[in-house]
Amino acid sequence: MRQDTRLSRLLHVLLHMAQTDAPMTSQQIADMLGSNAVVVRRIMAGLRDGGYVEAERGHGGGWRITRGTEEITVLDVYRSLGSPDLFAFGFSNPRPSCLVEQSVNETIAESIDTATSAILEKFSTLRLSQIEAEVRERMQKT
Amino acid sequence: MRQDTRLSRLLHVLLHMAQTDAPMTSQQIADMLGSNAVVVRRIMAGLRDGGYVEAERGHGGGWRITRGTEEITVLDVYRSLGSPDLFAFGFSNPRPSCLVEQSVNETIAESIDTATSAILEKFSTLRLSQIEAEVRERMQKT
DNA sequence: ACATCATGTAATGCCTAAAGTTACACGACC
DNA sequence: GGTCGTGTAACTTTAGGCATTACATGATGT
Repeated sequence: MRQDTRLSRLLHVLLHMAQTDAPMTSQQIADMLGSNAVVVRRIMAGLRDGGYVEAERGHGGGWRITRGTEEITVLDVYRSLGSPDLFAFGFSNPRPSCLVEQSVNETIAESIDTATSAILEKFSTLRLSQIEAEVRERMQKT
Repeated sequence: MRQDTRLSRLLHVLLHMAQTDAPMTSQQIADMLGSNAVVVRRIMAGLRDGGYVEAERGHGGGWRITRGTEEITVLDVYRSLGSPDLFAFGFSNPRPSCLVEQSVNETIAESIDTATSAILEKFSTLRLSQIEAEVRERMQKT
């Protein structure tokens, strides 16, 4: 399977929205991402429901970020996507009768749980403002 | 995408093979996994090439483990699958011109790299014998 | 009013990789 | 030589992200 790129796309979009007061249309965002306006609306829906962005219709409408970049963590964005699976691997049978398979499952589950906790912990400390700061550094190097 | 269950399946199979001297046929393994003999041969190919198992043809043939369970780590098994992607998420554009996207990519990549190192490190310390020991504990509880 | 612009959403098809299936070649043992 | 097993290639199925089309809804401008 291909990889899920929604998280990085949302972060990308949010940071651009934070750089301007004017609302951005789904089409503008789609052009930015090399994607499609409908896809944009789909992945933005969770952010809207979470109150991180607002969408206005009609002339001059579009998407606007409603919080400061220091108020939004990567975890917030991840959750607004519905907390999709982080890992590409797992076990097939969730409740096996075979004892061996049970142990294997537990071993795998432990590794996944530990890694998941670590990543989500990291996501919870990562704020959009930090990525913003890194962008500024990157601009100075140019 | 659905999840990749090959790693847990291989571990399951290897532990069963370690419990008997008689070779196991692909069909027997497939029945055990609720899968297909051809699929079994496919996922076992890497283990065979890595020298962890041997396959014999004809009457009385089948698969046999060629190493002790304390000599095989989960990392060995993972590698014999060709080290498939561990994570279900990533970024779409590997070399974006947009500075914001570059920073987002780096942020995501850092998280993935850190977590990957941690998991592979964990895999390298996990030996089949340890899972075996846990199976024995599980049997006593029954 | 009404045309235009924008979001909201359903429905459909595309793409990719694991998994399942079919078919057949090769080799070993009875 | 028949049977049992692995080794592979080729095709189908499946699931989810992604792209596209179509249409409804609402807000703005003339």
